[in-house]
Amino acid sequence: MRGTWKGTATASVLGMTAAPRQGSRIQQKNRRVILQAALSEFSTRGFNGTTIDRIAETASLSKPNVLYYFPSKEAIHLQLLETHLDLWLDPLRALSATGEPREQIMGYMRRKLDMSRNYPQESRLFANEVLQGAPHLERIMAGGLHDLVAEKAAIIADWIAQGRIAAVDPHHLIISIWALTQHYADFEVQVRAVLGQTRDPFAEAERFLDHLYSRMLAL
Amino acid sequence: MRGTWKGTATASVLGMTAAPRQGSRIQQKNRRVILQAALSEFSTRGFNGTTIDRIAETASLSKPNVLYYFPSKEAIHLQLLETHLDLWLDPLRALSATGEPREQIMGYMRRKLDMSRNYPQESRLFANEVLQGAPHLERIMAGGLHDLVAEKAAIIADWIAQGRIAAVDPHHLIISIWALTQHYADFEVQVRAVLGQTRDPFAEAERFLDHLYSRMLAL
DNA sequence: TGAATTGTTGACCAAATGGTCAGGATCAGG
DNA sequence: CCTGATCCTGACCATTTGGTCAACAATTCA
Repeated sequence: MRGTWKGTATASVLGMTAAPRQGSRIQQKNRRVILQAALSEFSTRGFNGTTIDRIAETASLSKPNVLYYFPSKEAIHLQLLETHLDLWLDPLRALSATGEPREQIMGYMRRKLDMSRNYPQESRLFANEVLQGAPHLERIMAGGLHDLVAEKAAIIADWIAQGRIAAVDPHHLIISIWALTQHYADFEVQVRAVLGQTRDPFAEAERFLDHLYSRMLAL
Repeated sequence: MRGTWKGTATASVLGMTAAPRQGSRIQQKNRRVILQAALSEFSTRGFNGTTIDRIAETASLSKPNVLYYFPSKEAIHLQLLETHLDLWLDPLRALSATGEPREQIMGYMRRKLDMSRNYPQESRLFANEVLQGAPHLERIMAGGLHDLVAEKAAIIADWIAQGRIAAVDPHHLIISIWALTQHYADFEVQVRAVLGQTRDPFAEAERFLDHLYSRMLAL
């Protein structure tokens, strides 16, 4: 009984088809509620700042009940990282070699900005993780991420070679999109403190980044 | 005895002249060693992930001895934030209304990038803090930071009004410099994973960002 | 309906951790 | 070299926290 589905926790590692959410109605609901509560906690307090008690309270469950569905705090954390990793990388995957280069790159930027706007908790979850040396993501990052970025960087390099966009380092171009878009989610309190309460950071960011990348990529 | 210099911990809050490092030789040395060790720990493990025991070990002191020099873990953390806040804001303070606009802005960007290169631990210390809602920096940020940025943004707005640089939102321009430069320190593991082991992130970043801001600010 | 499976929890435990304290070591100045 | 102030530490304490377990409740299904 204990740890029965420990296996499924590591099922949908990357592009794998998510295991068919097995389990009873009640099981599905509680697992979902726990993950939702845990995401909220982990994203604002980090792994070490989060207690199972708080997750349980936020999820309106008892602590032992939380541990009935997940074998450990770390398992919940890992599950969250794995579940959202695809969501996190999809915008880049969608960058296609066919299609207008500037449209593709600016589209990627906009998708990433939308992610920051609509999923700030997920962004902070990863930010916390990477900030502390990515203890859990190391394997995934060293493998999949590097290759994915290399693949897309090659596409951009082609565009440059064909004289379709300005010559910039493709890797740093991608990194700059991460930095500029995720910053608005990860450091939202700072951004809001600087902009004041009446301004809309994301709406303004979109215009600003549009301008920025238009300028940078223009020939 | 206990907590004798608790007062000095909040002495150099912002632009104040640092209190004349009072204390015996041995006192100065141990305080410095403790802060150095604590910075190393806090920056990579965050506040909650850091234990006084580890700080003590890293500093080659006993735990009670650490608590002899600082009243609590939080006091060490606060002291670090306060001590480095000026260092953190100085690059922006140096942005001057007199002087060539593009030089000033690009100079600011380069100073920030140098900070990320030379003081990555300090960068991560603040990143951890801001990521989690800046529980300690709130007062300082809401006050000093907002005003400082507003002041510099006004300078940039003037330059734009005078047609000396391209029209971009000054606040977001400053935020973009934070995002792009700090990203290389805060998410260094990710950047290195993506770029591979043989490349030099900061050297490349400098050229990339030079290009980026040259392009964006050009008329 | 009743047995088997699944879901839930109060009570508990061991380890980690922030912090205290009394007393001993060390050092500076007279 | 004596004394008071400074410096240091082993032992200890209370709380927090991740995790366990036996037993009880609910649900499913034959």
